[in-house]
Amino acid sequence: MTGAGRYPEPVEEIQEPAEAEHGPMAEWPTGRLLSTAARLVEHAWLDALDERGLSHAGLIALHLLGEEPTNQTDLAERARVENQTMSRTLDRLEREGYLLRERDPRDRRRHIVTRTAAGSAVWESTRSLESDVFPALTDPDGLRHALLELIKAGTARRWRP
Amino acid sequence: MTGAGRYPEPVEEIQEPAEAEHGPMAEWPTGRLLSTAARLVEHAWLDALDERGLSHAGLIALHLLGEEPTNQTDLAERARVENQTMSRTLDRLEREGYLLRERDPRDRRRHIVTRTAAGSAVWESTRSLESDVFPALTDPDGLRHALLELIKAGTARRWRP
DNA sequence: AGTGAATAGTCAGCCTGCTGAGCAAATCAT
DNA sequence: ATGATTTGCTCAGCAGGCTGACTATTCACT
Repeated sequence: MTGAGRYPEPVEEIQEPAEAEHGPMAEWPTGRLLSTAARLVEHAWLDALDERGLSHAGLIALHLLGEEPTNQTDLAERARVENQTMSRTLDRLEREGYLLRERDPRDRRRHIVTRTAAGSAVWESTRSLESDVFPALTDPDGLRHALLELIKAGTARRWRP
Repeated sequence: MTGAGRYPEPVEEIQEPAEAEHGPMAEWPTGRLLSTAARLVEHAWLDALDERGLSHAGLIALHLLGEEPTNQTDLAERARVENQTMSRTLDRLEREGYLLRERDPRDRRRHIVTRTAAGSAVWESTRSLESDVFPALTDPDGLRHALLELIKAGTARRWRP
């Protein structure tokens, strides 16, 4: 019975119990599971987004930008990425016409980032995607809570005040 | 060009209003939280690993390799990455002296990958790190269960048999 | 003032994901 | 047996993380 198939069955719905059903991954350290799950979920996002000329990173930036123009370092901090990374993400969004960058006249080191109408439109158009993209879980709120705990711990480690 | 900046509505509405403790992230979609948490946890791993000349990806490969030599495609499948990605990860591990690749005489398309003594040693030396690196949570098993559900769903989507 | 430190962004370069292409070996079909 | 397909792996090139190094401003302090 154990022989051939490494994984249980073609999966149409997801509510199986039993860790044994999950194959050898059930013994992976949690950090491994976390990275792997994140990557797989991102694939689903990318599939849904790339016809819109957006990436997951770009979507996060548009989300954080919201209605209120801000500068890049602020966006980077809120996204928990380095500002070099945010800078390049914004390059691409700008190239796609989803935002504008202009120097802040009050502090000429800063770039003020503003969503264009196209940027707001594409962001709105993704609002409904979450439910298509993210699998149904038995305890979604428990997951969210655990992730927030992890982010809090990781942020404290990395951006120690 | 602003074309009457009409912005539909405030963005903040996802069923749960609680979680005020965690700041604005409490309203992020779960996929965003997942990627962010994964990245932050990986930083912690990297800090612990790079003095050993290992990366997180390399560690996963050594883990999956175990005592039993296999070929690259098998490793890639078990890690849920493309084989091009695994190929490069193995390049680096080979360069560091943690594994060997030799052609399989029975099927000369394949490369048989074997952990060296150094590879086994470094892998053993990381076994104790998990607890240092991964933050304590209120419900670690709940998290693991949710991640396994996600991986199962994502795998079914992507590597549908 | 003027010097020196801190801040905002960029550039370069590395790693790890991905896709698309391409080669060589093995397997399948005719 | 030959040709076509599949399989295993690599190369090239992009995105998105990171670090380190550099410029240009601004701030802070004597």
